[in-house]
This record gives sequence, C-alpha cells and structure tokens, in this order.
Amino acid sequence: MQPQKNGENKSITIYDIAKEAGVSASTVSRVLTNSANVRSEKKKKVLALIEKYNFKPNALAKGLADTKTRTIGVLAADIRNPFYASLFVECENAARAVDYTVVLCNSLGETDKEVELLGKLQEQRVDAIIQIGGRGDDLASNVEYVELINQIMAKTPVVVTGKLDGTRCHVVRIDAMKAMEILMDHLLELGHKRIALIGGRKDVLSTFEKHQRYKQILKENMIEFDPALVAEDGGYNFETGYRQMNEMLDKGVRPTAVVAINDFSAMGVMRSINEHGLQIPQDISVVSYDNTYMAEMAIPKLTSVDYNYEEYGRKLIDTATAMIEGRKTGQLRMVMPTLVVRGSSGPAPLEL
Amino acid sequence: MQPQKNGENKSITIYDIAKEAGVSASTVSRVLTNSANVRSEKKKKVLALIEKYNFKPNALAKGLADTKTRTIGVLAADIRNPFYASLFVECENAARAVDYTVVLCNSLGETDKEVELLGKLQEQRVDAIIQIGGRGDDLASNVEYVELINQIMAKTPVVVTGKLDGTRCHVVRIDAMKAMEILMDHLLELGHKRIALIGGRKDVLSTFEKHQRYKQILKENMIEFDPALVAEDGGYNFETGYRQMNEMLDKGVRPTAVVAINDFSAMGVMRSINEHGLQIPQDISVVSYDNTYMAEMAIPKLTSVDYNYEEYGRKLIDTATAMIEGRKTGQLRMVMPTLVVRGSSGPAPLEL
DNA sequence: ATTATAAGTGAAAGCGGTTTCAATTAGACT
DNA sequence: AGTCTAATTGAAACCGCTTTCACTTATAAT
Repeated sequence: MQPQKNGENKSITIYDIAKEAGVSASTVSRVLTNSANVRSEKKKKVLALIEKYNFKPNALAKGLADTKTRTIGVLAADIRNPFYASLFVECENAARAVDYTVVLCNSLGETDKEVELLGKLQEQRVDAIIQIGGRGDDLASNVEYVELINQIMAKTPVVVTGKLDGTRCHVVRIDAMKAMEILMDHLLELGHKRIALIGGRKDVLSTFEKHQRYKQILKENMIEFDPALVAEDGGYNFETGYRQMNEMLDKGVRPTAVVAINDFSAMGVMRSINEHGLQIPQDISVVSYDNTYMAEMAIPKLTSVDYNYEEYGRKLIDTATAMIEGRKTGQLRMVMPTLVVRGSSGPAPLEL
Repeated sequence: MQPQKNGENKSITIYDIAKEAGVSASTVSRVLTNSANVRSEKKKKVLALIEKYNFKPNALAKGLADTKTRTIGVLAADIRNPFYASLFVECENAARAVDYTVVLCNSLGETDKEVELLGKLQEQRVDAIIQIGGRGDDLASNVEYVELINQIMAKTPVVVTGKLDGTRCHVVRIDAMKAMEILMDHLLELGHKRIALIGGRKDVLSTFEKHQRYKQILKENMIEFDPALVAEDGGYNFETGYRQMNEMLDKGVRPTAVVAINDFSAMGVMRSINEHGLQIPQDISVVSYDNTYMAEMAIPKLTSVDYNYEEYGRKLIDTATAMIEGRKTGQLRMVMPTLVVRGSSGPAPLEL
C-alpha cells in the first residue's frame, strides 16, 4: 500500500531469460527479433519464459542498439480540432498496420512550442516526423524555420501537410483547388451567382489556393468578382465565422451561398444567418470543408467536402516510412476531396 | 535529392562534444544534466559547442542509463471526442510545466487494443500511465484486466479516471454525483418535474453514479420515479441521443426537461425535439455534461456541466508524478463540476 | 563414411548516455 | 609556505539490447 517507489524493482532482461532458458542472450535476442534461425526447442523454451514473466523488451535499449525506434512523431496544430484528431487517429491506424508507433504533440499554433517539440521529438529519436498543420502549412516559408527543418532533416525525415520551400520535406496534402472546384460546381449548378467566402487566413497555403481557384472559377463562368463577398483574414473557428457573417449581413451584403473555410466556421455562419432571420438553404446555402461530425449535427445538416481521412493518414505514414527506409515516393502526394451533399445547400433563390 | 537513407549520418554524441571541448564525456554529461559543479569556463565552452552543433542528447541512451524517461503515457479512449482531446491537451500542458512529456495512444474502445497499447507503453518505459476512459472507467472490474493492471503496476504507476477495484491504481475523477446534482438543482429550480435521462451505459461508473443520484434526488423532492423517462443503455454520441429521444417522443412520453449524457448526445436530443415540432427550451429544456465547444454552437446554446479541464489535467499529472517520485497523494481525487447555464434550459412549461 | 555447406550459437563490442570512485586542483586559513 | 577541505575532473562500469565474428553442430551430397 505504499506509494510506488521509483526504481523499486529491477526489470527482467534478456539475460534473465537467457540464463533460465540455458541459452545466451544473443539467442534470446534472436527469437525476440526473429532475425535468425534458432533451434525450435530453444525457441519454444525462450518464448515460454517470455510469456511466463510477461517480459517486455526495453525499447530504449533496443532503440539505442539498432538506432531505430519504429516510432513516428506527429506534431499537430491542435488535436481538439476534429479535423486533426481524425487525421491523427488514421495515422495511428496506418502506422499500426506497418508496425510503427506514432507519438503526438500539440503545438497549439505557437511557433516556439513547435520548435521545442520538434527538438523533443528528435531527442526521442523518432524515425520520422509528420507535421500536421502549423508552420509547415504556411504559404510563405519563414527563413529561420526552413533552416530549422533542414537541420532536423539532416537526421530525421519530415513530412508536412502544406509545403516548405527550400527543404527536402515530402508533402502530402489536400488538393485545395479541387476542393474549391467541387464546391463551386455544386453551387453553380444550383444556380448560385453571389457566392461568399468566409473564414481562413490567406497566409495558409490551402486557404490561399482556395481563394485563387474561386476567382478563376468565377471568371470561367463570367461572374464578376465582388470583393464584398470575400471576408479576408478570419480564423478557422465558430466565433470568427459567426462574426464575419454578421459583418457581411449587417453591411447589407447578401450572398445566396456561403463557402465557409471549415465546419466550425460554417456553424458560426449558420448561426449568424439564422439570427438575421434568414433560412438555410432557402435564403442562403452554406457549404464548407472537412466533413467532421459537426456536419451531421448542424441544422440543417451541412454540405461539406470530405477528405477521406483514412487515405490521408495512410499516405502520410507511407510517405514517412518510405523516407525512413529509403524507399522512393513522390515528393508531393495529393489527397482527393469528394463532396458530401446535405441539407444546407439548395437552389439559389429567385432573383428579385 | 536522394531519398533519406537510413543511418546515413552518425549522430553527434557527448564524446564528440567532449573531445572538441577538451574535457571528458562525464563533464559534458554534467553540464547537460546540471548534476554537479563544472568550472564555468569549461561549462561555457561545452554549452557553446552544444549550441553550435544543435546537439540533442539521445533520450534513449539517457533513459537507459538512468532508468527514467520523464515521459507519461496517456491511453485515451478516443481523441476525436473533444472531452478527451481537451483533457489530453491540459495533461500535456501540465506535464510540460513539470518537465515531463506525454505520449498519447487511442484504444478506440477496443479492449485488445488497449491491452496491446499498455504493453507498448511499458516497452517504451514510460514512467507512468494515465488511462482516460476505457476499461478503467468501468463500473465492474474485469478480473483479467485487473490482473493485467496489477502486473503493469509492479513496474509502472497507473492512474485512471474511473476506478479499478483490486488494484493500487490512483484515480482522479469527476464527481459525477455532484454533476447530476447541479443539473437537477437547476432544473428543479426552473420548476421541472418530468425530467428525462438520455444516453450512456450503466456499466460505466460515472453514468451509473449519475443514475443513482438522479433517483435519490427525485425521492428527496418527492417526485415519483418514472422508468419511461430513463433511456437505458444508449451510447455517448449524436446518433444514440437522437434515436433515444425519438423513441421516447414517439412513444408519447413527454418530459419537460432532458438530461443528456454529454454534448454529443444532447445535440442528437435537440435535433429530435426540433423534428418533433417542439421548441427548446419553451417545450423541453435540454442540459448535458462536458461543456465542449459544441455547447456554444448548439441552437439554442446548450446548458452544460463544465469540468475545468485544466484542473483535471493538472491533478492527473500531479498524481502520476507523485506516484513516480514516491510522493504521497490521496489515492482518490475528485474534480468538481460547475454549471454553465445557456439558452437551452428554461422554466418548465405550464401543466396542461 | 567423408566432405562441403548451411544452420545454430555464444562472446564481446558497441549504441550514447549517467554515475561512482578515486585522483587532482583550487581556495581558505594558519 | 604549508595544510586541510571542498570543488572539479576523468576513467570505467553499467543500463539492456543488437549484431558481428568465429566457432560448433547438422544436414546434404558424393
């Protein structure tokens, strides 16, 4: 009943197993790693002892000895965001399938924390680092940061979900242009012409690309671009979506459809629309990105672009392991978005 | 431009630093750990080299040598649930403050995965394990599982958020009775008498306790217990909340208030109520637990019990480190809930 | 039965740190 | 200058596993 004292009990080691089995430690190691033939009677005996003592080989010693940990560090921006959480879980699954372990850190958007955690991951000798969100998603590469990443990459492969010019980082990311295209096609088909863009910062690559594509598509469809319909520099959460939509409506700007930067943002947009006494989708359609569980909870349910998290996670892990093992993959891999249509988008209202 | 080859470049070690600084490795180790006096000129020189090469001591070697990793494993049920995500982030913060690192694993509710991950954490020689959700929250302890945990605890302290009879696990958990009490007080004060309970499984400790307390409170207030108002054995998500509320309303059962097991569940409940043409809170009030960001997004905003995640995370980490360091703490620590009242709860409608 | 070849095995040297122990060196006081 | 104590230091052992190397034992082929 005493509190657990530290170092109270020596761990059992392969030497203990070896002694009791009447073999050498090398042999135990061989059965553990299945790295060489071991006479089956001895193997059986060793296995039995491992079972008996519930022996767990010390991963630190192992990692130290063979300089690989079969561990991949995932540095996420904020795991409380279901987009990141879903992606992380799928990374975990994919890693598991190829016998790797992932370890998660959250930078919470703070660059210095991000730098610190990157260092910590290196200390732990993770075999590779996957950065989800964070500086690696920025549109413009920060010089110091690029230098840091290059320094890290001298030892540890890094894969990011954005881009990082000036580094040999591999990247796996969503085809943001395509994602915008899907949404626009959907809305245009429904007859919308006054389509607003809410949320996001343009210094984030994917957001930037979406805005680019948005303008292109308008042009292709001979719709005049109206700056009033684009809310610049908002965030990615409920409050900013709510606020930006309020501002737009309060100014008397009336889109017939809104593309929100993600589901959080969309929820804010929807609330704002409701509070202005307007109906979704009769007066204004709302669509967004990420297709998180919130899309199902919204009233009406939210039309949202899905990213196939499972595929995304798999590609991320596959790229990381490829870099670790010197296997070659494309340096840039895309994840294709698909549209999930729900009740929040409908035909454009008739022109007055 | 070649893909990163594995083991391409030997890491720089304390020996390299030592040589260049003209001191012994022991000295470098001393400045690294600040474990003993080192003449300041040498110290300065060593520090300079560390800086110069951006030297990161190998955590594996360190862990192996001193048998502590300053790492705490967190085994969560599902990080996609914002409740767990928030708690995890706060654990991370709290750990950081005392110079520990946390590593996350998700069991996704699968017991065998949970067992496997527990093993993995032990292999990695985490100094302690915190189990958030999962089997450690079950009402009735499973014999095999208890044995497993005891086996683990022979080496590694474990703290759970539920309870685990038959082990020396420490536990930090929410005062679920109090949480129910807060909600009931609020509803009773608003004049509600027909209060429904939706969601959750009674084999989960906290849910069980809530149900217990619910009945007690009814009795204390001379309200007759009506089984029709309690949906047994649902889940903790949107769909189950939605389905259970539908079933209740379709059966003609009409509560004036609903206590949902968490915000997810509450969102389902709210949708069901809406679809039945009823108003929240005019016809039915809805309240729930966890106070996640969804509470703010709901329409109307959701009255929910908050758990002070920061305090919770801090207590969890403090308990873990206490066990690691042989410091004593209570074996059971509670986190007190508070009520956040929003628009989803209002006065009971007048009796017909 | 005799070789040639393959399979199985143990000793020992790392991996990169920490820590004990004994030896030096510095500083404080007569 | 001489002595005593405290502060610094380096050598070497060790943490627990992998792996090379050389050697022994089996198995297959002649």
